[in-house]
Amino acid sequence: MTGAPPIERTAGVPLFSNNKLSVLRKHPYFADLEPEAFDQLCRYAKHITLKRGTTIFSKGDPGTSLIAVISGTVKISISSPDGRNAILNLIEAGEIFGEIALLDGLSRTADATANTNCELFVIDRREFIPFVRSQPTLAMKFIELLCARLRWTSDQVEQVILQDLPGRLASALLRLSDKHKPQGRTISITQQEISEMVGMTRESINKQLRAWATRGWVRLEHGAIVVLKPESLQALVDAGADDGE
Amino acid sequence: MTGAPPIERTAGVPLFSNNKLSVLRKHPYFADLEPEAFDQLCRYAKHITLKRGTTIFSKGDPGTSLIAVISGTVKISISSPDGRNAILNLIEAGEIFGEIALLDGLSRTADATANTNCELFVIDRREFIPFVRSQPTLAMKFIELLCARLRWTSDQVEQVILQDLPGRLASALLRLSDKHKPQGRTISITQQEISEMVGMTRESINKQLRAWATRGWVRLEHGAIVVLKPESLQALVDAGADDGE
DNA sequence: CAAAGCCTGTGAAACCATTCACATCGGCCT
DNA sequence: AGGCCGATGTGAATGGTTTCACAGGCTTTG
Repeated sequence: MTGAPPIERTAGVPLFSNNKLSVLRKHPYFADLEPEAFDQLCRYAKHITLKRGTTIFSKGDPGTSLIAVISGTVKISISSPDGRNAILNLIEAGEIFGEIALLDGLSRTADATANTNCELFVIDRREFIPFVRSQPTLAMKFIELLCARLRWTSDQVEQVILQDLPGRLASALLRLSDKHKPQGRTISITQQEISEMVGMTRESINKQLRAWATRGWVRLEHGAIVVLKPESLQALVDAGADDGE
Repeated sequence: MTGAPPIERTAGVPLFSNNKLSVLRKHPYFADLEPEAFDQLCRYAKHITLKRGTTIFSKGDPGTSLIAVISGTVKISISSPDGRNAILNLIEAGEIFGEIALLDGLSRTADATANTNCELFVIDRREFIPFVRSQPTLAMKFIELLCARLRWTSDQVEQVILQDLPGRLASALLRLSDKHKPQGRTISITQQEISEMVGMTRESINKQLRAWATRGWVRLEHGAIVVLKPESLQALVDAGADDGE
């Protein structure tokens, strides 16, 4: 079932157009869309490639497009005037983003930047909205997508407000390892990035991870974290504020 | 334009069914729905009344219904095993809630309780989903609703991660006074409730509010807060971490 | 109208995460 | 290989929040 070729993180693999589409086609959001509807959707799309670090859009911009990731990773983040910044989500190959501003026509709610070199499909609002109206199935798909996003975001609020550092970090690791399940339990992410996802400093994160590493709950690699005992982390989250001692 | 009769907080006013419907009818989500579609929607609804404090549903419950508030206020919250709890939203007359579990068929993402005595309309999923599919306009309305919720929730994440106590409190006050705009700048809420919305202790909130009160930015009443200088609060939020001194 | 109960107000001590200041390690580029 | 830069690892001091312990105040209820 997991026969899809692995997409490399630095995504330099040249693919033919059909293969590109297949990345999207396999994703749940589009999988059970009628073939002709999917083709029509693709006809609207522009294909672009970006270097790591490029800004895709910024918070406050008028949002006029939906973007699908063909390869690479896109970082959705926000930043405060005093320099702190927070990662809200990491979008990977096969996923889409920018749907909020696309659907309600208002401004972007966050910044999007290429976290690695990326290939993207961009679909314009003007062509897309009438299309959604004519395709009830697609509208329902977007409703599901929005619901999933809301669950993700609500979860984030819940963790940030209710849990202390260990709890937040544990649940972030669990959510990430869940998302990367096919790749095993190795999460490719820097401690800096995790700290920005969880809203705490890199140093604090490092100390907690190290404490867990000596207990054998995780293994730390360069630019990656391997979750060895998800049950222990889960227990910590369920138990509420407590560092699992 | 604001000719709607004010709904009392403790909502004991008996209303005829037509008036009840008009509360919903006037709300943006239903305002430009065709009359017959709206009537059909109402035919599915069950009318119930609840005493303050009653649980409407709990996190994890199977979610099989959409709920509209006719009068009163409903609290959407979550709680951690160690007793802390967080208020995600307060739903007021004319608004609806419970739409996530309704639309995706999964479990409730939070608890809902009657924050005051309430009158509610409950619409069951079994009857509702086919109805949405047949009404593209309604589907688009729900997409807008979900987008609005996402913006609200993302905003919350942003505030909680990026801002310190004064910043968070200021932006919470601004968001609330925005929502209550027609009632002037008086926000009917206890300090306990606000503290649970921003995720800090009541004591800390009280001290900050008091500091602002002596500066003339807000006025504190029993069970309410009046925002006197929204510009000052806004400036504080924009400036980033700083207590506005 | 008096008691009970929630809401507000406030200070002192304890605690946890941040800040700051380095040291080390690994990769990547030339 | 050498050098550079980003990622990791750690300790001490600082500071903001929580915790805890009360005291009034306003409202509701019997």
